[in-house]
Amino acid sequence: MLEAADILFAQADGPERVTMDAIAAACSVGKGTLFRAFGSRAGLLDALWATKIEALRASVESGAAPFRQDTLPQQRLAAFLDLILTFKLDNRHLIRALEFGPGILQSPHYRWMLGVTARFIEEGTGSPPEGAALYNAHALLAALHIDLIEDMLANGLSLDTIRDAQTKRAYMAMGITESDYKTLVRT
Amino acid sequence: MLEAADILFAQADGPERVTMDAIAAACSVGKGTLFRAFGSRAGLLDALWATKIEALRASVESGAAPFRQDTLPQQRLAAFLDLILTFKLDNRHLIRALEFGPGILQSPHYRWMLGVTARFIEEGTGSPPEGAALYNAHALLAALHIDLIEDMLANGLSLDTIRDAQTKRAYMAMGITESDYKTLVRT
DNA sequence: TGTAAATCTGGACTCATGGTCCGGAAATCA
DNA sequence: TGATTTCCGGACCATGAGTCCAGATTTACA
Repeated sequence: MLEAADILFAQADGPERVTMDAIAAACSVGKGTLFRAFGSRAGLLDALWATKIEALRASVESGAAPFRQDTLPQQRLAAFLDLILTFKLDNRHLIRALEFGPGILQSPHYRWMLGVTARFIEEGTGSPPEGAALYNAHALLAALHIDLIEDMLANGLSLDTIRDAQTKRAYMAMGITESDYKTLVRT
Repeated sequence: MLEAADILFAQADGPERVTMDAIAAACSVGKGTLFRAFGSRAGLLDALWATKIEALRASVESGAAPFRQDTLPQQRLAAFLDLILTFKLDNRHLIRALEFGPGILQSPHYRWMLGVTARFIEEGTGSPPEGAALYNAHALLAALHIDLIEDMLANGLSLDTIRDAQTKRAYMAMGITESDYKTLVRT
């Protein structure tokens, strides 16, 4: 059921174009069933998001690959943001539908991202001034709005440019200086 | 006409609640007239935005007060972001309506903010790597999403904390180090 | 296995809202 | 005053989220 919705979102040229009727039809199921299963459009989007993000979440929380405890928090944060960027681009229509609607900020998934980001920042800066880690986490994630990313891509910024700038910002948010940054990136 | 709409937005508890019918009724005018004047809901919001932002724009472009040419670009940027923050909070419902809809990024007003921000950054960093100024400008503005700001306020961050963190971020985006920042802020 | 009760299902229906359209009012002109 | 043009209001339309109920299906039990 979610699969059908997923396919529709992937194929549609805009998330508004994917109506609940269309999803119901694609599952060969009545609209009532759809609503009974997910409560609302937002509920369905959320459920879809949950299945999509599960792998990302698992990989981060496994503590493997770039998220090992002995990796610098700066590098873990950079890797995390990069992963989110890729994830959003891979699911751009779904993400756009989510980010257009109200209340994403309250969603557990966003809250999770926020928590992970803030924790990395705290870890990397010792004990930052009250609230600074949270603010910086919010700010870093805000720069990942799919609309923003696509606008930048459409206006000539390459994905690599965005990636690099984002990574640099992540380091800066953790008080790394320009010169230290350059040596770090080289590793 | 815009005035009536403005009042409605200010009073309403959410921008979705302000319908075109309501606005038309408040102006004691037919819906047709409303649509003839503004083309669409987005057009009306845009027009309203334009009148609201005019003062801000004038003050920035006048080059007076904190925007004098002999002020550090860093400080001008910080002042600019602060002004936007205040502006958004003063017109939160209108801004929310705008930021919910698609295409704000394409709006001339946003484009103007983006341009001003990017110019300050370029000025303050010499010639940053290709695209970095634009990215950083986008990123700084993204942290000003009204939803984000209100969420932070609702979650215990004080306006001052946000202000300070934002100012610091602005400086950081221009390659100012932590220690230089501390001396600068004191002035 | 037959039947009654409980549960589930599909899609017709309601409702809200942005946007269109046309009959007639007002203004302009002769 | 009468003809012509312009403009206006609000009835009307289209769309899409969410509701609801008649009937199908499953379960419960004798």
